[in-house]
Amino acid sequence: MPAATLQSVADALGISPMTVSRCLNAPDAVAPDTLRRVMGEIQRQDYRPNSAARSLATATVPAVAVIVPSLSNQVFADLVRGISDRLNDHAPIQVINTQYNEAIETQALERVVQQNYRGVIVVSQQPEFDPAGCPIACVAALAPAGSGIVFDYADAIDGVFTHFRRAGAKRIADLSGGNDPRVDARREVARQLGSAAFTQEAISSVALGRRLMAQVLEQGKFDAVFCHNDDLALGALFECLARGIRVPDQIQICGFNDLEFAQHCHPSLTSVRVPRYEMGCAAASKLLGQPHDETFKGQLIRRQSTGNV
Amino acid sequence: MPAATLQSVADALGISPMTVSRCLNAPDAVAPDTLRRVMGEIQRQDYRPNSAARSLATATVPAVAVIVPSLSNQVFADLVRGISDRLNDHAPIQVINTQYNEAIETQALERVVQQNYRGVIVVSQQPEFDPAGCPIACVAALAPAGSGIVFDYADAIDGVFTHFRRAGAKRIADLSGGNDPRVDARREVARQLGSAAFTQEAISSVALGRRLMAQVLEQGKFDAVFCHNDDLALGALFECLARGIRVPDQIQICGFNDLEFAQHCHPSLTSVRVPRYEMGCAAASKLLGQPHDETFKGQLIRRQSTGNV
DNA sequence: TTGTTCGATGTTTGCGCTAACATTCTGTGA
DNA sequence: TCACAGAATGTTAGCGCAAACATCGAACAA
Repeated sequence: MPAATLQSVADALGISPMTVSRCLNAPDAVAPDTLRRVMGEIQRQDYRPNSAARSLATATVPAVAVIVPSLSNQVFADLVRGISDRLNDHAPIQVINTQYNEAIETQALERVVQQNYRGVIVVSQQPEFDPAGCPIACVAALAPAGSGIVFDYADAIDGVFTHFRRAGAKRIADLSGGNDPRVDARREVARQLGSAAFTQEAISSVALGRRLMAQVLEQGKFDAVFCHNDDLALGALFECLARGIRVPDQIQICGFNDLEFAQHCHPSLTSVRVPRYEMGCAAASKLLGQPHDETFKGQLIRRQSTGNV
Repeated sequence: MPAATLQSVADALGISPMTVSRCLNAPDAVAPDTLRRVMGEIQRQDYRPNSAARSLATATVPAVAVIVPSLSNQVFADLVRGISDRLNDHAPIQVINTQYNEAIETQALERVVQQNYRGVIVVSQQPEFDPAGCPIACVAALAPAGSGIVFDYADAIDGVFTHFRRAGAKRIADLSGGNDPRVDARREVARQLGSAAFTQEAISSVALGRRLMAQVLEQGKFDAVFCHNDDLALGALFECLARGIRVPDQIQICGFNDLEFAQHCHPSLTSVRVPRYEMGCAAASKLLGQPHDETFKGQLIRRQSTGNV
């Protein structure tokens, strides 16, 4: 048995396919009685709209595209969750993973805009163009305020360093991984605040955190370490544990993102909470018609690893 | 300027759209000279096939659907990565996240099959039906061998318990979270091997690991703890650190999945390595025409938390 | 009553592409 | 020379749906 179509539903009721189509897309324009009968027949035949045909006819894709650099990163997973929750029944979501590849990102963005998706959310810097007709929301750290859903990274780092210094730290190391331009910009912010950079081109991981922390400890002259994310911080913490270095007495550690494990480490890990979920919601809201940009701040969560309980 | 179409490309060269279509779908059937000219014009107009129209005409979706319960879980992220790498240029992937909801899973599966996707990979138990015409690959733990890409969970747990006992453990606790039927089956396996279950309906997390471990320690009579995943194990480990309980001297801990951080904990965490990436590759291979099912074994990685270095 | 309005439904057409078949044009063997 | 194979290309039709316009009839005001 071939799949049900508008035509087959219409035939069964002796009406025109257009009326059936209207029942789905503009139920208010159909007589209540007709609507009831059509809906019943739709159920009976288990009719499901053919999305390819609909897209072709309307030159539109009824989904919101979400372009992210990675999915195995909790940060992006949370963003997507926020978007998904906020969009809920308004639109299905299509997630596109660029694997941190700018070419893929550009291409995906062009494709999505050209195909008239209902909207796009790009987790990245503001792209060059403002595509007419396709609402776009960007989520970024370190972008000028007012250019999308922005996280105020500079303010967050500043808070961390102030906190370090207030607790007596003089020499601060800055641990990071990766070599994409976004990360470079962040490193630069930390450098200007007077930290010494320890970095490798490898992707951030617990292992990298251990390696970099080992370097820091061997130089022996630092009393605080800022890690660009919590994986690095966890590695740094374990490196200290393994060497018998007391945290925070001998050295303070602060992570970034406040992932789930941070509060359960021992000593618990100071970190910066980023409202990822909320930023996802905000991006989705922007598409849903409240086109206000927004700047989010981080919240420093003080825990044992920086001596504050 | 409207987007380029087969027609616009054909017009520019004074040929028929069908020839242009053939250049893309069956280049061998086109004269080399024509092919060159067409490809040139396609570039010039920046023509991109309209996938909705193609899907409508062929009653087919040229992608492989991947249905997973969650994306924020490293386990599934790795599976998807394996699938993605193996499929590479053969087919684009569409990831569908069911959020552990069986109804969503069933519905997604039906939709995908009905729309003639090039293939489906379901990370779940074997579904009831074997959809004619749509190649399907299942990835599951604890399914009968020969029913897809299967992980031999029972064998893996057995290895853990044998290892515990050989190291002198007598009383073993079994920590788990969640209440979905898959997890129940796993708990049952552990129970039959003589462990005492500690569980809560919450999702597995570091926090839950700490709570459950606290219960274990308060009972005071266990000398080994098996955790159904590494997040729980990390929580358990930190709970011991916080209470000054020595691992593995006073109690052994073993995790599951061998996530990145396991080897970098202090003490390092014994865990079971699951060939997630390889299982993803295998599932993709199955769709690519080598329809052999496969059973994968776990590998016990012995580390400090169970006293073996 | 008549003309007008408006709500409900029908008809036509085309979105961009490809399957299936038709046509044209070469070169080949007898 | 002619018939024929087969390669290259063209033509026709239709996938399922919705935009735009057309039609019909009922309700209403004058």
